[in-house]
Amino acid sequence: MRQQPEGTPTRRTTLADVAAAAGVSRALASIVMRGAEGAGEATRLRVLEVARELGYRPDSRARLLRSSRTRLLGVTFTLSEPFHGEVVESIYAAAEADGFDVVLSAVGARRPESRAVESLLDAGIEAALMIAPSSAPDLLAAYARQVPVISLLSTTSAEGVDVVRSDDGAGVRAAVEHLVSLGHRNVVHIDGAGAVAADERSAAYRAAMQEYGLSANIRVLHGGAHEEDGLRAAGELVAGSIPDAVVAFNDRCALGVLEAVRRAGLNVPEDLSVTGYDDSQLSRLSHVQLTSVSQDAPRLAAAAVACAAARLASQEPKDLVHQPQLVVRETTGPAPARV
Amino acid sequence: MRQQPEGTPTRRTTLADVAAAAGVSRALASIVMRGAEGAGEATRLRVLEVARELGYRPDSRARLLRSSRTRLLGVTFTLSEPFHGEVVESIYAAAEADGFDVVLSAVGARRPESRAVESLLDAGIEAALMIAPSSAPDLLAAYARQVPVISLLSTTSAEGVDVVRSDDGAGVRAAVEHLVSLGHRNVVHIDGAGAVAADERSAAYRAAMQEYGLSANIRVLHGGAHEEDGLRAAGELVAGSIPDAVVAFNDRCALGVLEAVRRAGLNVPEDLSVTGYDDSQLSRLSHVQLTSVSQDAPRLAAAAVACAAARLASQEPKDLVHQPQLVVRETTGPAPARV
DNA sequence: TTGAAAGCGCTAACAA
DNA sequence: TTGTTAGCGCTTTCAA
Repeated sequence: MRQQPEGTPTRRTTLADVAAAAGVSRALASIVMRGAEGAGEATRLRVLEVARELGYRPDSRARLLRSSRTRLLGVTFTLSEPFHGEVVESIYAAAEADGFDVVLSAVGARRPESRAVESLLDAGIEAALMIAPSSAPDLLAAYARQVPVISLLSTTSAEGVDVVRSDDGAGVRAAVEHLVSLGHRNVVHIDGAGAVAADERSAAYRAAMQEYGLSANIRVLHGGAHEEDGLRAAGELVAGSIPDAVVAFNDRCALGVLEAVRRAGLNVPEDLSVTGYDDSQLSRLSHVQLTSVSQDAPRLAAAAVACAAARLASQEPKDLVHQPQLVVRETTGPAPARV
Repeated sequence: MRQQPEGTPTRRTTLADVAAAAGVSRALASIVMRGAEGAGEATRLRVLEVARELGYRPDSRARLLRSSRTRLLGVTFTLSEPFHGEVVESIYAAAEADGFDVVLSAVGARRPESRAVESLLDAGIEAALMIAPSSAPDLLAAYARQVPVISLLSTTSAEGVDVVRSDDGAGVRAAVEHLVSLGHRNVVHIDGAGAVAADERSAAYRAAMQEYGLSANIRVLHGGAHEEDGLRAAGELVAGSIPDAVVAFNDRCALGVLEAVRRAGLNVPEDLSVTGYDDSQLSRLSHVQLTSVSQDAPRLAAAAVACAAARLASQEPKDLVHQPQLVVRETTGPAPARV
């Protein structure tokens, strides 16, 4: 038997073992282990010492099963989205600070969001943080009837679902404003084409252009959330008359745009400025240096965790909408002097 | 109370509810729910119907706690590594096919691998699949004493740990062979600089060069696993005498190399060929089209799950080492006619 | 401050 | 084929 090298059936040490070895009852040992009050200092130290010696680790299944306060936060995210990963990392940090544990459930090509959420519910989570949820509103509402549900990055909400997000309108406006202040007039938007938050960003683009008296120059191209989409859309764009600047739906899309521009023999930002959205790791790569709107993943994550905590304490959550910030890097510059 | 809209304390329906409603014992209901044998056809249908009506979902904590056969596979992976995500997706698919459930635990900047594994152990997994593990051998061995541990992508093993991987030596050799057959002689390797599998790949590069009588041209540069590393290393490279080709440690590193080459005003593959490693989504992007060595994530994942299954059945695992395959795209071409 | 007893929701022997 | 009986390891009253 490879699991029991010595042939001895080494059971995992349980709380009962610790209690016995320390000469106390299981209940008391339990109190000590979870740091609850009701144990004398001497006992507490002794139990802790014994637990350490025996290499005791509480069994999370049993603990979760018994207590209604599991302090467990469920998170759904998409494996193929790097930015989701950044948010998840931040959620770990924020949750730990608030004394929560985190359990992950991935959404992928072969794993629909419904399955991801349900497995979390079965695991005994107290609240669900869903990153860019794609489920139908009535499904989301059904989940929200079981635990508090917080939707991140997406504006699509539902009955009982809290939405923690950055103000996409303000973000896009900041990008347009930045470009206009650099002298650009022909600012094109390559949209998210049905992706989460796409409509809100397009609307903000239109509004901002109008605000700056550039209604006549409004032009929205059908893009998408990935490199390929940006490449395709920008490919068509540069085949015609070159605009001054492109506001891309997100960073990945912007990367595709950059490539298309490059292929057309144009220089960024001399011939054309480009902005992204997310301020993801991608945008920060030294060879990319993409001007991008930061959603500030750490702050968003902290707000989401705080929102969950508030709901669990039957309080009204706050700080649900955050102000994004434009991070200017090297893909935007003064407008070219065109004919 | 937002969770109980009607004020009725709606408990989650349990197996007992289903049993009562169907007029059978809990044990029998359990048999039906998990598809075990020992229930009459009529009862089975009735129980199933009642369960559906009541919206019953088994509580995974209770189920896990009770049964020793949890059919639960734990997976550790790094959030910031896109290729890990690809492997995880494939593990989901493979595990499902083999009747396993999967629980994820991420490694991140603020979450060491040790914590990731321990939380899995506490969750009651039957085996751990660790993607590119970085723990010390004695730690890995300690984990392996508790459950079968399978290490993916990495060759670093430990007592009792199975390693499922592709033959990196063969992969690098295939890349070098491909380049040599295209007429390249000055083939430089930008290594992984201490990353998982880096040493094996460098060694294979040296061996392959030697094999082709190119010992004199062996040149290994200090690189790394990310874009920045490739960019830096290749930046230094192109500042000197330009080689014929570069074998990069992995795809992300290769991307950095491509950028450096581009900046130097050189064309790929006309002036210089570049190969990556992983055949990740990145390499397949239409604007990248990177020639890369495929680790075949789906096959690797299937092998890892099969390995876990074998260990759990006290059988010897097989198919631990896979033959990688070179995927030729557009970053490699005939050697330039140089002076 | 401590301990006894009950039970979270489920599965697995066993007996009927 | 069905039901009974015992727990899995832990937390949580309640009494001592």
